[in-house]
Amino acid sequence: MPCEECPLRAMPHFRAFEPAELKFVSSFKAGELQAETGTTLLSEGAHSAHMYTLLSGWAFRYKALPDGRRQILNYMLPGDLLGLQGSVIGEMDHSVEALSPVVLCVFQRDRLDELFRNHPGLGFDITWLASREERMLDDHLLSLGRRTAMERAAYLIAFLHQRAAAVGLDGSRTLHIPISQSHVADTLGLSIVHTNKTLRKLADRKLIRWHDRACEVLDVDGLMQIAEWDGLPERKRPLI
Amino acid sequence: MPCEECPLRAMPHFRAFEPAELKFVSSFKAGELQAETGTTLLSEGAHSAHMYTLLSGWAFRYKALPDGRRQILNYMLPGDLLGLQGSVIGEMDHSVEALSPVVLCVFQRDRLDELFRNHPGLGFDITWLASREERMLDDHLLSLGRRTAMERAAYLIAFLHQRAAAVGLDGSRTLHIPISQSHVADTLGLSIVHTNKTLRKLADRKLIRWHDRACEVLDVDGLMQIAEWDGLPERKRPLI
DNA sequence: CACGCGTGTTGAATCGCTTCATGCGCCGCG
DNA sequence: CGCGGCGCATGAAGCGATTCAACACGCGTG
Repeated sequence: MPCEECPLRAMPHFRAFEPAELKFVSSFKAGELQAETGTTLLSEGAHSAHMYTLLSGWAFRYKALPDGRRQILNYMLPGDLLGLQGSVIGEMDHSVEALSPVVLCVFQRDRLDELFRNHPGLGFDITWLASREERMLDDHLLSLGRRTAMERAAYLIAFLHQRAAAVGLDGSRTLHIPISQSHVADTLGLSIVHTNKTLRKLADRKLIRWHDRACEVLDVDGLMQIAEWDGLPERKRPLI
Repeated sequence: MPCEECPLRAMPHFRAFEPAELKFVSSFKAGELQAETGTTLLSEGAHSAHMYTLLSGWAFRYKALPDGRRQILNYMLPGDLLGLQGSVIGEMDHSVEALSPVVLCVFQRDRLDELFRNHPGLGFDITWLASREERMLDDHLLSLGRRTAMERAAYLIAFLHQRAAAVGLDGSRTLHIPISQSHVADTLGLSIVHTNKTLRKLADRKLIRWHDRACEVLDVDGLMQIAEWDGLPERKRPLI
């Protein structure tokens, strides 16, 4: 599918591109790739020749300690760039896994120079996206370091809700986030048992409902209030 | 001081610039700024017209919850960019404070476009630096989420040691990191009391020695071993 | 069809970390 | 000069999170 007809681009959440930029991005695109839930899309230590934009579905990136302890760093939703670190610095220092069936847009890393050279606006956009990621990580750090288990859980779900809503995933009925409780545990830095008990409390308060490998969000405002979180100031963002 | 004579630039840690790039950076520089320990260099919520490169000294950036709980996100050392987020996205979402007397190189944010337009290599460098920051935050998240108090403390000190060594701060004798134990507590997400007891254990094992507002690093390898941390793969990096 | 496996659930014991409290030395300042 | 504040130190009590141990359910598979 050509970029000009990309359904994401039509969404109000993404900023419009100059025709020349759009044309370049379209030529920059080397193909599409589909993957099932659970597929490892990028691996720590790899020198991938590609970077990707997530077209549909959910993914997450994570790191692990030598002894196996795993930490989920962030989640990716449609429009997000995957593997930029690998392209810019040379080697991935985290892995990426699909949380749902995904479709990816494939770019060749060796044409990144060309992008910066001929389309400075797009170069700036990539920096913008990197800064946005940094901002999310800042929020996550604040959460892990200074929030209680309950606040962390509330923050995480409100955060994922907001990001999903921004790309129209909260469609007809309430949003279902495709994660298991062990994903939540590995994101919040908690044990699975305690994560379970904490989510139970949120469910008892009718803020969420838990399904098999899915979290249904019932009351975002309630969650944001518990977490003392205002949400990301989501203005228009670029889409490469 | 003109960039051409910048003592940082002479260090092997930073990559050499093209003459044209260097000339631009020199013109990009709007002045220098000095500040004392404890000065707030940038504030959350501000729309600063500037961004900075740290020329000498130490600083840290942090976020706080409405009720006052504070989380230190990362530390800045000579060569690091401050306030890029504000320049790219428009508003700072964290604050920056000086840990020691600092000297800053001041840049005007409104000339950032020009940088991307006329010097794509520098634009790429800024993205590179943003990716490097992201990578450090990934490591911190792993630490906060999945390491014990002892491992976290060991990681933090080894991390700061490595970064300081990269810019030649481990000079003649052993390195002294200018932080207090409450900085450590706010970085590791621990209480001050428990931070104190943990640092005590590291000191008992002769890995560090604690002074007033300073940590002397005695055995980096021992610290890295405790943290199961391999260090950042520090190749040459750009300096804007 | 029985079995293993992933996912969610729950109780009980234990431990790591927090909170409360107190004390010391040092420094700047009214 | 005495006082308050900051940084470091330490003991004791309490709680929040982990670990251990089971169990239920659905699903794919040998």
